[in-house]
This record gives sequence, C-alpha cells and structure tokens, in this order.
Amino acid sequence: MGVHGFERHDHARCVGSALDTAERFCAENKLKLTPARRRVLEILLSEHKAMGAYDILAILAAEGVGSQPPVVYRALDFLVGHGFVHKIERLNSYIACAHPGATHSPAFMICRACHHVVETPAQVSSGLDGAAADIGFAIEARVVEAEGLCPNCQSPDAVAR
Amino acid sequence: MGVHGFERHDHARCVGSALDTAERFCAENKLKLTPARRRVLEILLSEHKAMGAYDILAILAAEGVGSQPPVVYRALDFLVGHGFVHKIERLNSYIACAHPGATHSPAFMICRACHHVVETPAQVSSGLDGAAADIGFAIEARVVEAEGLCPNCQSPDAVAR
DNA sequence: AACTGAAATGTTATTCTGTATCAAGTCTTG
DNA sequence: CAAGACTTGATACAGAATAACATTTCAGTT
Ligand SMILES: [Zn+2]
Ligand SMILES: [Zn+2]
Ligand SMILES: [Zn+2]
Ligand SMILES: [Zn+2]
Repeated sequence: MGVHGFERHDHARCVGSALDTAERFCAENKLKLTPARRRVLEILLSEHKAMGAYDILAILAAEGVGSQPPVVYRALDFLVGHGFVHKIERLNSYIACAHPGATHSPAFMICRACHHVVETPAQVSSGLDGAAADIGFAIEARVVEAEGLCPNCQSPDAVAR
Repeated sequence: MGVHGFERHDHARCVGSALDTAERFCAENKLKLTPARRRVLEILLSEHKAMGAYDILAILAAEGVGSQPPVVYRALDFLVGHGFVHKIERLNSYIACAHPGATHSPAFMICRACHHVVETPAQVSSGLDGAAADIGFAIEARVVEAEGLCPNCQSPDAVAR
C-alpha cells in the first residue's frame, strides 16, 4: 500500500499497469525501454513520490545497474522526454507520471510538510495559454507547480505523519 | 536602452523607479534594504534578465561587496521573500519583479532562443486554484512558467539577434 | 554474413547551484 | 547599558547536472 494523491490505493496494481503502458507505448513507437530506463521508471513508480536524481542513483548503484550520474540523468532524460516521468522544478526532483498515455500539461501540488506531490488530472494552464497568445509567444513546455499544505497536513496535530 | 517584455523601453527610468518603490516599501515596513541587498536588486534591475546567483556574485565580488555564495543567496532570499525578485525555477535563476508593489502570483514566458524572460502582468493561475480547492490543498506559493519561442525568435532568420 | 551509421553505455572529471555552521558585528528597545 | 534579534563574514561542504571521449550494441543495408 502506498499513497496516491492524498488517499490510499492498491499500489502494486498501479505500478504494474503503468509499466505495462510504458512497454506498450515504447513498442508501438520503436523506443527502447532499456534495463536502466525501465528500472528508473519502476523505482519512481514504486516509491510513488518525488525523488532526487541521486536518490535514484543510489538505488541503481546498490543493484549494480550503474553508479555514475550520467546513467540516471540519461534515463531521466528519456523518461521525461516521452512523458513517463515529470520533473518537479521546485524540488529539483522527479516523479512518475500519474496519468500516463494521455498527452497532458501536468500541474503539481507539493506539500511542504509531508512532501507528497500530487499530479492534477485536469488541464490547468488556460490562463497561461491566453497570456501567451496575447503577446505571440509560442509555448513548448509548461511548469505549473503549487507548494503548500495538503489536506492531511493542515490540522495542527498532523505534523508528524 | 534595454529590453522589457519583448519591446524596447526607457530603461534608466525603469530601474530608478523600481528601486524607489523598493526603498519606500522597506521604509514603510521596517525592512532593511542593506547595501548588499540593494546592490543585488539594482544589478537585477539593470541587467533586466534572468541571472544565475553566481553571475550576480561575480559582479559583487568585482566590486568588493562580497565574494562568498551566502552573500548573494541571503540577499536573494530577502528580495524573493518580499517580492522584489522572482526565482525562475526552470532556469535556476533570478529576475527582478516587473510589477513591484502589486501583490501577485507571477507567471513567466522564457524564450529558449534569445533567453529573454517576460513576467506576465495578469493573474494566470485560476485553474490551479480551482484544482487545489477541489482536493482541499492550501496553496502558499506558485510556480508558473512557460518555455518556448518569443515573437522575435519565431521567424527563421531571427536566430542570432 | 559483413558493413555501416545511429543510438546507447561506461567512465572520468568538472561545473554549477545551494546550505550548514559558527563566530563576530550591529541595531533596536526597554 | 544589557538583552535579544537581525545581519554579516568566512570556511567548508553538499547536491544537481553536464562535458567529453571511448566503447559497445543494434537495426538496417549490402
Ligand atoms: Zn503526467
Ligand atoms: Zn502533507
Ligand atoms: Zn513580479
Ligand atoms: Zn526570443
């Protein structure tokens, strides 16, 4: 059992299904989900939280998959490039996409107390698109993140969960 | 003459007026705009672009104001904390606020070709606020950034401006 | 099957970004 | 003036990301 959004869910199924989706997508698009890439995605899916590149690297190193920074950064570049993983700029960290498959411009809620990160299902950037259109700016990538307190951490006694 | 938004403007007046606003705000709120803080703000206003902390530090060091990282990071913490400067998370860099005074949740357009960064005047995050309200998340800070091509850099011959 | 070019890995080193820590100074306020 | 809060100085370190180059793997072609 892990935590998704701010509620519990069946995590093993969640991980397996996301991996399957990635496998299928790569097969269909002639992309190579190599061992290192697959393992990094699996780690991010399992941990189900935002992780620093070096946190991931420590796990890879312990498993003998690779122990130098480029190993994990290359895998992350691939996974981010194809939408399997998102970078949380505010935290300099990475998280598996919570809605794989659907093309989307994700937005994130980052709890500063429990450090959970939720990817919102909905498209959220309409105002930004409008502002860009007004000045003729052509958007290629978006960063939309909110930091604050999740529902669980707003009650005064919820600090140590 | 500098560049503001993606058009030209009277930059000297722009800098002076922003500094005045900051001075006034600090006086009214019993904040200390110390020499290092003032100089960092002035540098960011003058350059009128997003700068890395170490770029700023190099200028400070050349002037003898201070030469160690904490000098610039402390100044930036103060300036960001009070809204005089914004951090561009996507670039790990900092830019003077283009609309000082007004409380706002800024959004930025980052041109990947000419590296100009524009702060949009308008509030842009309504969708994010709605999504947060839906799940009971209490937003304290927002990061809204778009990367792409500014109007000047969209024509094929505009690469080297 | 051998050739070839593109993509992916392995490896070393380095650069860039940001903090922790502790000592010393300064300013405010009672 | 004394206490406390804030600011600065300085050293060291931690964390994040990339440069560069050699080597290997692999799909497609001859
Ligand atoms: Zn996603
Ligand atoms: Zn929380
Ligand atoms: Zn601003
Ligand atoms: Zn441009």
